[in-house]
Amino acid sequence: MAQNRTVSKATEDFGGLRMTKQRQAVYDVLSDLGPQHPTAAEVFVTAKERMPSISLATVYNCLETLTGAGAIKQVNIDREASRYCPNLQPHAHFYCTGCNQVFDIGLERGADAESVWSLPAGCRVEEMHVAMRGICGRCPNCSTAAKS
Amino acid sequence: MAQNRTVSKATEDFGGLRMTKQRQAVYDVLSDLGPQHPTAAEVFVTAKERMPSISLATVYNCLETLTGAGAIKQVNIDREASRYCPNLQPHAHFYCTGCNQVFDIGLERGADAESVWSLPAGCRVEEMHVAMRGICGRCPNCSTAAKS
DNA sequence: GTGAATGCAAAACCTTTGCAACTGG
DNA sequence: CCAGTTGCAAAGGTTTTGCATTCAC
Repeated sequence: MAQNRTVSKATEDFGGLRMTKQRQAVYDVLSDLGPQHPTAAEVFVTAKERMPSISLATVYNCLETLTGAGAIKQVNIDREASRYCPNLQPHAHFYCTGCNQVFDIGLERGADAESVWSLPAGCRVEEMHVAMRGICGRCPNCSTAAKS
Repeated sequence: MAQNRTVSKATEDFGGLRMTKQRQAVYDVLSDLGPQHPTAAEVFVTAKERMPSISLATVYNCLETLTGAGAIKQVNIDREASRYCPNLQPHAHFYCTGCNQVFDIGLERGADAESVWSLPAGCRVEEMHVAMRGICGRCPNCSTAAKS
């Protein structure tokens, strides 16, 4: 995503948001690190390599603005530092306690995440966050743990 | 567990946990305030009314211990202060942005929250957290907002 | 040109920790 | 009795804020 740049990904338009160099840089970093679900601090490190003058406060600022504009998503797992994610499809997050990685989990074909919940009439859901913890079973660490 | 107790709720047994007055008090407060999903600070206020010597650190301590013992659940919504919940049934949380209240949402009869997600083979889910934001439509505030 | 965004440092917020005193089993 | 728990205050990590400077439109 954003990787297969047939054209350039530079200067995207996020609904009339003033596109500063910093916002663009933060968005680009997040596109590049996407699957890693970086924290603000991690985005800051990579952004600073590309734009040494950028500050941590600005990274927080940009991440908040981009989240508000719907360009990225904020991922909160327990009380750990927020992570950020450029994947806009509806998806859940799986946090592996074996390897400390976060994976995106898609919906089953045709499934609807809301419909399993018994929502009272009149109640309108605007946002839904689904997070799971467990063992991913992919890495050596985890494939051992998964056997038990 | 500990829920279907026809008799008094006093002095419950949480799997060999040393039951101090403070732990009991914190658990009792949470049972009483249950549906309000209080924060640690809110539990502290009520606990202090009943036991003036209790400290905030102890409330945090007890909440963590009780969570670890599976007697209560921690509820994290965005980056706000953690809330706590004595409902041990599988359920989601609905945070109403109109009235700032948190509601428990049960599963539809026979439904399974995990099965809508396309989990990779070998991956084992140990915990799942589902949170929604929106308008509950119950309070005056919200019933107006819900019409729009 | 001008309102909005940046960078810096300091503050805010929630939560955890160190340690001496205490207590439940 | 004594490991585990408490209460207090101080520290911790993450995020936000105030303000002068700079920038995108």
